[in-house]
Amino acid sequence: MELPIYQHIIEEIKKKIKEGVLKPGDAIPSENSLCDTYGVSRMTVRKGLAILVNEGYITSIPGKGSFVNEPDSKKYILYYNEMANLINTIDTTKLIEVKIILPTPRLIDSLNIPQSKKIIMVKRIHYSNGEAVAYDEKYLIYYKGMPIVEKEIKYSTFPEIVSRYTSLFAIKKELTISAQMPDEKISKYLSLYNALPLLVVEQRLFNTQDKPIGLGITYYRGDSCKLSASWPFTDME
Amino acid sequence: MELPIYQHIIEEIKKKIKEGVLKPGDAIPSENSLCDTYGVSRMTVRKGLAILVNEGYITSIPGKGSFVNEPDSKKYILYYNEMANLINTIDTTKLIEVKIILPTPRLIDSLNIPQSKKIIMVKRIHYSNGEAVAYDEKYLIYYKGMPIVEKEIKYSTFPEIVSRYTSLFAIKKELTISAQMPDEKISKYLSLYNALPLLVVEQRLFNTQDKPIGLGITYYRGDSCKLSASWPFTDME
DNA sequence: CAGTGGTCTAGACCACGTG
DNA sequence: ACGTGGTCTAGACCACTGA
Repeated sequence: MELPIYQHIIEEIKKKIKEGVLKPGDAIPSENSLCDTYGVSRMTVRKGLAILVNEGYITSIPGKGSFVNEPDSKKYILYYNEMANLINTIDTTKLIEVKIILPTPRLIDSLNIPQSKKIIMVKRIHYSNGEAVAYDEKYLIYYKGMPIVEKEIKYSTFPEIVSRYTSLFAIKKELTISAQMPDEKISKYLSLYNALPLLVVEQRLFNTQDKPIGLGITYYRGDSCKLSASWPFTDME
Repeated sequence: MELPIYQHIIEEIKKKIKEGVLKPGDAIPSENSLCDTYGVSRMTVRKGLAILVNEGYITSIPGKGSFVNEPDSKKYILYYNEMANLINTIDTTKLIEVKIILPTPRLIDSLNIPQSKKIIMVKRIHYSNGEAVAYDEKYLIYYKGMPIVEKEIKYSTFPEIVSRYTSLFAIKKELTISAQMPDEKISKYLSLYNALPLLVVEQRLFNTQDKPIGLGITYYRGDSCKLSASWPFTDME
């Protein structure tokens, strides 16, 4: 064992939790008693506990102690990349339209903007092995000096487009995933002739003040898109 | 400012990253120089940097320094609860079938088990406001002594069922999300008479040794289920 | 009051990467 | 050889909790 001491401590506690020796709600030994049992200084113990807190295993309460958490069985990490999913990777993209428009009522509502604000609209069709597999529409609030370079827009994901002029760390993102039937327009774009459902991913971007800055909707052929999510996201050895 | 010093340091660095003063790939000042600029001890600086590392803002490389990360624009946190989503909450559940079966070829493949292994199969229909909105099938590898209590199965999510006999911290989970058309059986269960797509969520559970222990497939009416995901997951002030 | 976790210090030694 | 981050110590003071 040449692991750092704190790793050692972490693993022993994790093991007890996973085996059920320590159950949700149980107190784990106090920092000082852990110092004694491992013969280390308090900062070392605390380093280990901090990581367990961070990974969601325990919670520390000042004045009381540290306790095993109720695991949050509802959280998963989702990998979403507009251009690649479990079934397909998009190899070609056709720009149908890039235009500066005034917002439709839906956009005014959805982006929470005045009617006079200009919007960049982008419509694209994505292909995989020569077949149209997705159609997307993006709406981005226009600001003066915003560079709009067709070549850059064409092959970029929504966050990539936005990152041309803002740090991605300053952006919040929300996805909504649903299943829908295609309307006529989308059926045409994707050459769908029989009943084929769509996997629809709606992507909203916000700035640090929670003001909407963009909306993107991507319509995937149901038979050519699967999304995947997993847990846990830490210790994925 | 009565914030801890390390929080102060964190926020100043975060601010610089969000404003673009520090860009991905840039080095942040060394720990010792941060000690000087803030007039604090090294452990305090390190505490702050550790959090920035943890939140994905920076990466520290021994012998070199700490650097601003390329933000991973593909990760989202997905909240998935079989019983509740953006549109509906399931209020009633009907158990159609609970049975111990031998695995079908698909299950043998999917759960990676011998043909002789017994499987618990559960089929349920979920209702919201009196309407059937989802149908699900669950397959769980049976072990001796596993309690099967109908009442407990009826209203439980898949992870909850499993948590009766294993710590949830010892389980890995994977979701696959897709859009499909219902087959006849599901159309009947959900009383679907016109073309309505399904949002299908496949859930796989694994133990700590990455051996599959369960498979669940939930079929939601497309018009009554939306999933949501977001980023970032930390600092959601 | 004693015990808990939260913050912080001023040192130390190590392994690593670069000149 | 020097600077970097990684680990660790042996103290300290604080605010909080519970008996």
